[in-house]
Amino acid sequence: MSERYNIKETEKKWRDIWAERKSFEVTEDTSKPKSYVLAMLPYPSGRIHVGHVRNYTLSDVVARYKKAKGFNVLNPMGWDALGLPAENAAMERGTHPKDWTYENIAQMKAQLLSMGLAIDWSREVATCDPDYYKHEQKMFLDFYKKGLAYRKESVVNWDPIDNTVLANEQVVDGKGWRTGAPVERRKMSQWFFKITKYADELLQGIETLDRWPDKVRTMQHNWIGKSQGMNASFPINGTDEKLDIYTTRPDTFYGASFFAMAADHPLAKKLAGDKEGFDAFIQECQSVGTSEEAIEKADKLGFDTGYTVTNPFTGEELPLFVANFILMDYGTGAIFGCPAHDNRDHEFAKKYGLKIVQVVESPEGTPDVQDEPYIGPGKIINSEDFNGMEVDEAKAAVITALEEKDMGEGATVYRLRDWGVSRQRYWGCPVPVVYRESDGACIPVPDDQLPVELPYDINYDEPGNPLDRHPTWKYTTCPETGEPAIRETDTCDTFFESSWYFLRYLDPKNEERGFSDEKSGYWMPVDQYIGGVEHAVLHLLYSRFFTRALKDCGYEVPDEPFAGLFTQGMVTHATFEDADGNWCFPAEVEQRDGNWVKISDGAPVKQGAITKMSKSKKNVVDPEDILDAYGADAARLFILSDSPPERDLEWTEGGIEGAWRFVNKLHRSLTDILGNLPDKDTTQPSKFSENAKKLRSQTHQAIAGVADDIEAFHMNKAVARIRELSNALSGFKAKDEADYWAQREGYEALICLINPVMPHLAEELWEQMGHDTILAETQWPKHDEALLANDTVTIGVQVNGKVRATITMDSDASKDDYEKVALEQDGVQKALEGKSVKKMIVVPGRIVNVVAG
RNA sequence: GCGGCUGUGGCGGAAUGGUAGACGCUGCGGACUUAAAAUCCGUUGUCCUUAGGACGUGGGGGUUCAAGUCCCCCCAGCCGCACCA
Repeated sequence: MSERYNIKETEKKWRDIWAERKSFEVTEDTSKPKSYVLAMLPYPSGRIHVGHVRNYTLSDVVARYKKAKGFNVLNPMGWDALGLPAENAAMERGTHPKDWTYENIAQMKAQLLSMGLAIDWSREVATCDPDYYKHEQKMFLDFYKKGLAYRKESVVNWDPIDNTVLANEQVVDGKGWRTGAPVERRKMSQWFFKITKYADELLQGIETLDRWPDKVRTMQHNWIGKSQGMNASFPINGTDEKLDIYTTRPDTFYGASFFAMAADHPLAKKLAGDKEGFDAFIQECQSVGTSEEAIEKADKLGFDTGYTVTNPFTGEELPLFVANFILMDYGTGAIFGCPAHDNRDHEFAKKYGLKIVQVVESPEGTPDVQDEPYIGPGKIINSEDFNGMEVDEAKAAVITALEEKDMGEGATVYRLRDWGVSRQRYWGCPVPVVYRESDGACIPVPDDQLPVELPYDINYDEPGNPLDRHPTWKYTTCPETGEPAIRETDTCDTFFESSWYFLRYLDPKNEERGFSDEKSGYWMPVDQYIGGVEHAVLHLLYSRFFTRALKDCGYEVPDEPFAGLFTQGMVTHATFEDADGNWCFPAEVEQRDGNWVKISDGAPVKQGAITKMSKSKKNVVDPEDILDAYGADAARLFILSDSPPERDLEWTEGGIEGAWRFVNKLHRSLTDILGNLPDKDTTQPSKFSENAKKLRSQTHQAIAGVADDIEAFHMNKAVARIRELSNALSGFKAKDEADYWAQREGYEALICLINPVMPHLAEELWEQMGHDTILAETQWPKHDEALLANDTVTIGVQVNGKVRATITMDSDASKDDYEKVALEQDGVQKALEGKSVKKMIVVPGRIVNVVAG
């Protein structure tokens, strides 16, 4: 009997050895191909959750595999350490954001270490460290000097609970993404990054990202939202004003029946401000709210200004409305409406009794546009000179016609807005500028005075920004004139830090610059980025903007920071609810006689929906408990088993136990027969039994197959193959020396294959096999092509497409052999009774199909 | 509403157009044990009484010697966007 595998001791032993040997610390090495494997950096909340475990297990498998394949692998880790939760904790518990953050980092790091990750910890960064944000402030100023960062007065989304400004992207259904509070609109002076300058580049760049999920590419594509149309400008009759409109359907001018502008359009108040009912109308527009349902249900509302605009083509005077469905911040904030060919315009026209004139004919007959608008392609009608043209042709012709009259021009509009980065918060990177008191000039803080460091002595006695009401911090002098000046008290959106952290990892100790061109040139781009799909738009788009902006500021970086992206699925768990409707933690319940009950008092609980783990529903498991009870290898194995990584993973107690059993079984099955196996460098026998040949074939198929699976991110299939090989090896009955040799070969391969998944167990078994090398520093086994093919193949024989027999053939059998053997089968003969063979389909190694009738 | 993804046993999931259900979980039977746990062996898509057969990849059509896989139509679920002119 072998000794039971002591998971805890053994796992710790190997982690210590890796750390001592600095197995995962890397430097630039041009003799090897490089591979930059990156997991999205965590926010230091204090405890890792199962989503982290999944994320870092995946990146670790890739990192360890790539290293074994001879790559110089960089796999770093750090902390996205600035942001609101630290301030919320400070307010709730009286701690300091900095202390709270660093304590959390220490705790989480200990948890991550116990996962046994192949991380180069010497490159660890925390974004709240002044040595980190110092370089970020330099970048901010580089952007400022290039015109890529600017200040403007703008209406912002104000979160009344967090007392801060939110980016458009942080507003979900009209509510703050974190607090869920309805967002208010306020006007403030704000800092922006000019991401729109790169709108087209960012859009085109998506095409080159062929190792990104299509889903993410589509989302970014839609987010940028390029549309091509035209701007046109027409006089408003009876005034000196002109109405600027944007349209993507200049081909439908002849079908126009009204003009309309946004409620907050400057001309709206100017032209109609004193009209009766206007104020009430504006109020109604604003009260509709921005929630999903409100928008869905909101009626199209319009207010007739009483003015008209003349249709330049028909000469018709059309009414000018203020309408609630026109957005001020898209295009020009005004449109012309063609009810026959636009859903919204149609609804509006129906409501206000405006005429509906069809100007595009559907190729499949003429639909009745009075009932429903027609949006598709077709030929232009009712449009004089443009009749008979296709839609696209007519668009171009109308643009040309209006350009000739000097009334408009072709225009491209993007949905993407500039990135507002100002936050009225303490725990963020200070914007490194001062405002001179004498003239209000905005003066950048000189490089040699960076970083502008956050003061430690702050308090949360009052709402608002502690920086703003700090007694001394913001009072300074102008670096140019020495006059009194006030510091900017806004700090940056924390997406700023995460937009370049992958560059800081490359050169984390560099005091002069954020990173050197040389290191960036060697390591970039990231070869494999792994993280949650929730960052599909924001973080990934900002990072793509950042590399382009940095490049324009003279840094050496590729346009695209992430060559490969993988987005993992969520981790879900069953929910449990007691009779009183209270949620229960999975650890509080157990199954007795098929029913779920509370462990404490046996009270029945109901198993509910399987949903994403969330604290509110208590359907969470604590990774620390799991790692403690089952060990890192079992946790990693379970995470990778069964579910494909891009799909949701259901965490089950049975599943983790199954993984744990496999870890123990592997250890046991090898240690039980270890004494029988030949020593490690025993020469290969010249002859093998049929059984040994088969085993060797399985071994080499597994070596090749697991590698393919990992490269394709089919981790669940890799695990299945590993289990198959393991089953074959433990079930193998060795009868002679050659058999044992083959069995040893198989086990050695198996150990190498499990290494990316269960590195501690792999090292332990490797050592027990007599090796004095470290598996973390050992190359992936080479498979023998000649052994991949089996000597024989077993295939099905079909009669008219239905399987009637299976036959086993030599793998070099001829088509004639196949036909002959196939027809001899009883099942085939029986199926052929009363029929004659019309045709034989023979695909050697695949199938025989007898066509009979 | 628009766009995308997914649909296979009791469950998670495998299947370059070629033996559907690999691998695992669960269940059932057995061995070991005073007993249990652990472990090991067998079995586990559905239906028909068995030898054996029939049916089976959300539903309906089609292409093909052969369809889970390709094409068309429909249904359901999930995700993203949300009046973007």
